[in-house]
Amino acid sequence: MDDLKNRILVNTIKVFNKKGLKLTMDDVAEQMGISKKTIYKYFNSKEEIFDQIVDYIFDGIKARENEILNEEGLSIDERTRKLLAAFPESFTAIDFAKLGDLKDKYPKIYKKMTRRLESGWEPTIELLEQGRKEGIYREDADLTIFKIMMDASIAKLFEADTLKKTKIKYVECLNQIVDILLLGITA
Amino acid sequence: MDDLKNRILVNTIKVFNKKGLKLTMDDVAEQMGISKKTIYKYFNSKEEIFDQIVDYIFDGIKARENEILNEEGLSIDERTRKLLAAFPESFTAIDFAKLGDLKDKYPKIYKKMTRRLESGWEPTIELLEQGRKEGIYREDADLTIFKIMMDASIAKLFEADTLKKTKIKYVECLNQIVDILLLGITA
DNA sequence: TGGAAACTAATTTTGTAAATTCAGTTTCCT
DNA sequence: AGGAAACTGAATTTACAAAATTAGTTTCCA
Repeated sequence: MDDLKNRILVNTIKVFNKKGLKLTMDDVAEQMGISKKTIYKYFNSKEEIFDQIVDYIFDGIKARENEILNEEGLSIDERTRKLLAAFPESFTAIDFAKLGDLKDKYPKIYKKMTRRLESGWEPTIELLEQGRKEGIYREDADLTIFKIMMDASIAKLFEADTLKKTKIKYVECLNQIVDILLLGITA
Repeated sequence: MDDLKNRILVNTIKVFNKKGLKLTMDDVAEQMGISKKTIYKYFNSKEEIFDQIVDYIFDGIKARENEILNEEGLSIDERTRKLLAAFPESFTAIDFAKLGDLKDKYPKIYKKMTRRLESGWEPTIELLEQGRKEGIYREDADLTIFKIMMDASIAKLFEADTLKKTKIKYVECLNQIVDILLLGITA
């Protein structure tokens, strides 16, 4: 069964959220109640697992994006709103803040991640630009700035202590952020 | 002349922006063309200099804030806009990103800084709340979220590479950010 | 009074050898 | 086929002493 491969990915994410990058393959094996031997039947190395975790996560986001892009009967604004929320929602499953640690030990994987992080914005930017042409969004609001603000706000939201201070739930915060930003560029 | 004391503060900031926290007192003395002896006539320790730098910067911000608060003939929205921009403008003089390094070596000073960073928001929040009562700003936009977004966006803007990517000048970015955020909570 | 330079005690950095941990493999067993 | 456990070489962490740096003081001199 090849779904064991997926189970390994999912469980590695689980352990990663607890122990961060310093998780060991023994940790993962123990968590799953299988032996390392089995893990190494499906993966050639620890690095390969992390590499595929990145794909696993971003493929999921991509799929969700396409779902939204193909959903019928949505106004541009509704579609943009959903698209903007889709991405951070996917990151509730993995400890986003800890992912930055990849930079030192696995620079290749980190680079892949930032690349996908970047390209993930393309459909949204496209939609925003379409919205501008149709007069929904202001022409004089810079979309790069918009992107910086969205990125920064979400990253801040992921920081351990930020959410605790607000007493608001994560998804609620997310909606507020998207609200403010979209209204902020509305014509 | 007591303005030598101020010159020492200003020049220490200059050296700090170049060399970061690892600046030496010899660096500062050399930069000013005076001897360490003179520096230690005005300050008891290096730590005391950093301590007073924090006060120096934040007193400046406070003064600018009061200026804006006492300025006549401004609408609430204009006043808020100016107030929101005042703070980050003051930080063009010092390398804000490097200030975080204080945390490890001078936790007391770092704490003072975060405290003043926090209390610096009070007049703005007050103004925003007044704006809500007068129906200028939406009641359903959470001001904590607003603050998180402003903080995060500015911090991101200070990051070394962010500005380079945009090709827009710092002050221009700042205005865009304030624009989007304020319009985003406008009723 | 204040600069230049030397001085000291404390701190920080550097080098490195020993100890530990861990990725990946192998053996043995069911 | 796959679990339990032992194994190995490489990498990482720890410990600590030697070396270098630097805060703050002192001396001498203009």
